[in-house]
Amino acid sequence: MINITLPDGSTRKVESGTTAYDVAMDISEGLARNVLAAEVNGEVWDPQREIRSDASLKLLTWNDDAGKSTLWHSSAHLLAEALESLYPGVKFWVGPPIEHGFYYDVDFGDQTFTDKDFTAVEQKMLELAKTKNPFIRKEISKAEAIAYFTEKGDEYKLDLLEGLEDGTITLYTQGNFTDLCRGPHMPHTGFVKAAKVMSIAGAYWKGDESNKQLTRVYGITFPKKQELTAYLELLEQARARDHRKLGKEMDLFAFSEKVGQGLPLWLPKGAELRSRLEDFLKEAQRKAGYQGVITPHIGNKELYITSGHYAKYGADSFQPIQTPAEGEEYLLKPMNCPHHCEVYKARPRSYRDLPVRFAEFGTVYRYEQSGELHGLTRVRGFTQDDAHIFCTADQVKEEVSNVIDLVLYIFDILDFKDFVVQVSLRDPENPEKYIGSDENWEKAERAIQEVAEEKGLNTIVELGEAAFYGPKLDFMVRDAIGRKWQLGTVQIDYNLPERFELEYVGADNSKHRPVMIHRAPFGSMERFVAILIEHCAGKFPLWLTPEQVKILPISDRFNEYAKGVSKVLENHDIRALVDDRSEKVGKKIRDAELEKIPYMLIVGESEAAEGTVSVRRQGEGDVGGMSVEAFAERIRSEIAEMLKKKD
RNA sequence: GCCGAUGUAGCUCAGGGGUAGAGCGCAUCCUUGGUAAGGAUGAGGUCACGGGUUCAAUUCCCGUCAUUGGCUCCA
Repeated sequence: MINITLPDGSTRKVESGTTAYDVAMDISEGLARNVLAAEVNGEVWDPQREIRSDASLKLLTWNDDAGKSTLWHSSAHLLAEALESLYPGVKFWVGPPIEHGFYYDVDFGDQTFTDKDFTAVEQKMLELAKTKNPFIRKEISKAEAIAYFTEKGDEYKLDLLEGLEDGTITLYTQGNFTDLCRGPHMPHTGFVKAAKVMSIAGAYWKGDESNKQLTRVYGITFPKKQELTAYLELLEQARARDHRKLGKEMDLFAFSEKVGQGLPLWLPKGAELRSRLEDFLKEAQRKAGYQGVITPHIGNKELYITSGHYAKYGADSFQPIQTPAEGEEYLLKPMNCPHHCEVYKARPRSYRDLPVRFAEFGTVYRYEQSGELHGLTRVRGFTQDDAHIFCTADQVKEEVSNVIDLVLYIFDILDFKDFVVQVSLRDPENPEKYIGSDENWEKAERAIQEVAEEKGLNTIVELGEAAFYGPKLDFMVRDAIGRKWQLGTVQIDYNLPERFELEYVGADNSKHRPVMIHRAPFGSMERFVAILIEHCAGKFPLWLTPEQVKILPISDRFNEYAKGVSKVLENHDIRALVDDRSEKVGKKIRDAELEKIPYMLIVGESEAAEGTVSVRRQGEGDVGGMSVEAFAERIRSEIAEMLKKKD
């Protein structure tokens, strides 16, 4: 007999060889029907696998993340089975569960697979699901596995086998499909009640650009039909928030083929919004002791040879601009740091001057791969809310800490709650990708991790994500459809100060090297605005939105009064427009609502007589009448409240 | 950059080997109205661009450009 401990702390004595499914059956048949997997001593197992020693046991269903993953992992096998039956001879690489669903990397050989074939695959999957074929686990020796896949002619699985140790190899079979897999899997295919092939994409074998591309088939499945419907609706709603769609609808920005790929044009409303954000940050930075600087958009090629950027990125950048002078070359600036190093060098610095913080909304140009361009989130010309802090080694931690506070302050004001702080360190396997001494790298990596810890940030550590000159601390935020983007960033750099031979005179009257901190709380104006649009679905906070108020006269007779109201509001720095079209007020309201304008003021006979306005809040409806002055005060205090927060 | 998809009016989209259509928007006129769509009339398109096939191409084929889902990349 063995002891099974359940999550509630209760213990059951059962025969050795009992399965998680048996335990579930013992509790209730209904539960057993829903068990997809089981956590046995912290490891996720097939519910059918026999337990042979004392164990803690947690039964996993669709409501557990691990349960979902199990269903999706098993669904990947189901997809493979469907594909193999519809496209005999296809070969499979790997098919893991992902955040929403799963994929399988497939080599279709000479056969073609397009989005028109999705439905047939979905039907086949459901047909196979209905058979309720069990997933059968089999432990086999490496030699047997090699023999099996050699006979099948599946070089991809053979490649996988090379990396596996004898004694740890398992096969899973459901119906006619057998896969090399460590599992776990759900009991049988019947758990899948709804299946959807979402998309296909090319994916390099083993993620290496020099390898051939396989076809990655993305899918998702659910244990209930209506969950698929709900999921698709959710996706639809997410797409409605897409900044590319809203940016066009709301006249915020545009692109032009003639201007060029990835070069955004800010339209008047977008420019208004952006400059308000810039003013907001400028004010916060002024309080935090930053000084503004302005540097040119180009720099001599030598500048980037000194910085090391030319060697690292020169070939993949916008190519140098020639001048009439023989051999003279300039680069569009791809970053502001080298210019700021030269700002630092413009005069000798004393330790008494440090830290110095040079801030600039610096527009930079990077020749991003064409396939990478994406709305405003990844572009070729963008403006960083950049600053470089030059300080002594002793000041690094405090400066980094202050930068983090600044980022958190901005996120707080804009109500960004769902973010992850990524600590980006070197890839220990590829030291040649980085410049600078190990000693400096270690110092910088330690400092960044210590500050993150002291701040109690919710961090994840990523190896290999560091900049080539130093480690980073990145604030990652998701867009409407769940893709992660880096916004704010703080980077510690011991290398550029070396390369530019930056110095300050210490208290000891000898020369020392400062440390440089790169930082951008928004990251770039383009990406930040994109995420902001998706975050608020286009309903910008009152203080930011390009048009705060729309005045809607009941009829043409009140247009003059409406204009008067608009003048008064203008004097209070409130952005108001009059809708003087010959439309009914219902129509004007509808249009203003759809334009997401926070306040509508309806004015007619009684308002004109009393000098009042009827106030309507976007999304909420009528809030009653008040004097124009009282309304202006309401706006003023609402904005003050928003900007107060942690100030 | 790579694999796939897409490109028709300002926007969202339908159509299809015989040179185009809807809704919204826009313009003009009528209507002057009280909290989410009043009515009429009208203007708008080298069907992304270049080449090929054909008596005839917006439609079929090829190429380019752009957008897009991924992969790779991201100072």
